[in-house]
Amino acid sequence: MAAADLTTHPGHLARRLQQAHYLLWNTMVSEEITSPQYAVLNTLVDEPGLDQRTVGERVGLDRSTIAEVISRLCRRGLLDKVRDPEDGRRFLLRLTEEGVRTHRKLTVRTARMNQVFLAPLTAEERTVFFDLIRRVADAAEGLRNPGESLVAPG
Amino acid sequence: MAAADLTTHPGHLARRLQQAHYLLWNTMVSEEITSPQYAVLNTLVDEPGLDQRTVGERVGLDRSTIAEVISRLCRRGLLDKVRDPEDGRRFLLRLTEEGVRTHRKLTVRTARMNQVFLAPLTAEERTVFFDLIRRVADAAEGLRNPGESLVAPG
DNA sequence: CAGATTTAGTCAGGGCACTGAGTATTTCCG
DNA sequence: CGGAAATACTCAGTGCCCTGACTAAATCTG
Repeated sequence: MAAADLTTHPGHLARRLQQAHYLLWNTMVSEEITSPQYAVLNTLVDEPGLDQRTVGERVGLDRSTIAEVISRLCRRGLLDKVRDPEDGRRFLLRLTEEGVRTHRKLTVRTARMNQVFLAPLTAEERTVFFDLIRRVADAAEGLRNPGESLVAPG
Repeated sequence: MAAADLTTHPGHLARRLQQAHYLLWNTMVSEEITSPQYAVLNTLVDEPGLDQRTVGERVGLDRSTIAEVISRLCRRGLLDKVRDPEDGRRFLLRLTEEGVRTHRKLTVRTARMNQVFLAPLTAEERTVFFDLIRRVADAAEGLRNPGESLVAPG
């Protein structure tokens, strides 16, 4: 059997896209704070006091990964983690002063980086780009939680 | 500063897209062989006898990562790795019988998976989807190798 | 109220992805 | 020919990402 053409394989393209982004992030945004870490900071700026699981849900990380990311952010002093007095299973998360400052700084740099990253596309193409990726990703995620937004069966 | 809207951040979308793909791959293609591993098999079907570095270049993996992936494929008996008699630095890579069989099997399943993954898009949208991602990824990779396809400076 | 179930988080294990440092081999050039 | 530079690969270290098995706490139900 002949080899497949990977340039028409969405998985391969997605991986290449993510790697390209990773490298640009490293040079233009931060070598310390990663993109997923920034996503967590960004979520907690908007909604302080969320628990781990919910933050993971917001940024799209599973329980194990979000635990690692949060532990790194705590170690760096960007995040505080305290037991929820009303539910002993949960930890409540909140940015420190330093965490807020870091988020502010990275938000500016990230905007600059996105300009460079998306430079090959026109404004209309960018809209389409976001729309297509979002639709594919949403649909695939939907396959994992069957019946989530459906009426009860039977 | 207000939180940024991550749904317009290409890096965040790329990560979500890749994760969605990862999960679908696991359920529809293989729990043993990963997508990057398949990409390596696919490359060697077409060009047997390539060395590690070149395979890495073809599929978009750096020297360290490709070494790990290849070592796993060897361990599974899908790949043979022998010193190049003409250049003692290189290893020549070649699929085993089993490797060819595995590639054949996964090619069929991957095609099925891609259909499901891309189901939310029309045929024209898929073309645009590939084109936009490829252009962004290519441009970002180009930023790393400045002057690669340029005339010699000054 | 007690036991079953659900939920939040941890831990071990496997794989992907990068950098920086180091080894061995080849090549280039004086 | 012999030393410098380039090349192929390895290794250690960090971080992301998932699953499956586990613990502890809350909730649901008889």
